[in-house]
Amino acid sequence: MEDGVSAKELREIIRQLERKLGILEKNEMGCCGVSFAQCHAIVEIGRGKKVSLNLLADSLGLDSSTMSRTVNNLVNNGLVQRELDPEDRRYVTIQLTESGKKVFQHIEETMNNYFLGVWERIPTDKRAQILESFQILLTAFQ
Amino acid sequence: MEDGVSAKELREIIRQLERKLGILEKNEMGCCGVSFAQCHAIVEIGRGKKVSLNLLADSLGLDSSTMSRTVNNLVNNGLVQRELDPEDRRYVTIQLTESGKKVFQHIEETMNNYFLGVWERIPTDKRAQILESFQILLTAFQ
DNA sequence: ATAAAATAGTTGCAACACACAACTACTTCT
DNA sequence: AGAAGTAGTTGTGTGTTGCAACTATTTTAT
Repeated sequence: MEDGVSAKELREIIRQLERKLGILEKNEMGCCGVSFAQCHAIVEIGRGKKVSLNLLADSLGLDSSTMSRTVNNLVNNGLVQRELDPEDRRYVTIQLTESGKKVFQHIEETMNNYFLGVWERIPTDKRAQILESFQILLTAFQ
Repeated sequence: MEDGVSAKELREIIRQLERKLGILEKNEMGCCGVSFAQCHAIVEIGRGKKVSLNLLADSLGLDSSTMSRTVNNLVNNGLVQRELDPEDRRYVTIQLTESGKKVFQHIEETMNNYFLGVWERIPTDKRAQILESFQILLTAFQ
């Protein structure tokens, strides 16, 4: 049962990573003045430029009602714009306002900086291996 | 700026992993009949056998007030026992009841099984590398 | 063409998760 | 003995979430 032991090791190490990431996100949050869920939504909207509500909900794994409210808060904060799609008026198109874009860029920058720091703390000869390992693991999660 | 590109790659891949893990946890939850926070607490209590509230709160990165309430719910569900420490009566010792232990074992089993499955889907010659990579990354997060 | 089914989104509801601040009850330090 | 410190609980407010019921619109089937 050697495999069982190693699998537990894998579980444990992922658990530790999860915790670190949790702390990271918690710290991240304070900075941009938006809540956790809002922060995620902004990143997702910013990347897609223009998205519908359900697409957004799917990509974040949330119920569309939850998404609707989160977007609503973002609209109230002036970070996001919601418009009816003239093609099919059931849809709304969601996109960042100017101040939304600023927040988005700020998040992106901070995150990229943070990861650059992490990257630089990884020994040079191990870097490629780490990226490869994550790829493999991702597919193993299927 | 090659490093910047790779660091972004790292960020992206971790993001993807986070999402997978999130989905995993969500599925996990339903099974044991306890909430997300409760599930985490049970695992932590089960591992430590006997812990104080603040220790528990620290290990999960939560405020002690939050922890107090979560434990309270677990006590109400009959999964956890709370006793005054006779040595120092400021402390409470928290431990699993018999049914709590059952839930704990069930969670452990399910998780270990899941990770065994993941482990087996990793090519044999890549396994050691993956564990090593995670270790390195963990320290790089510092 | 029109009624029925499907789809996108919103709102009412109820529960959970969480932190800060103020509190009680103990213990330790001086 | 009194002051300071520590463990835990409770009050309060915010944010997150999903389900179910609803409206508005478009597509499909008769």
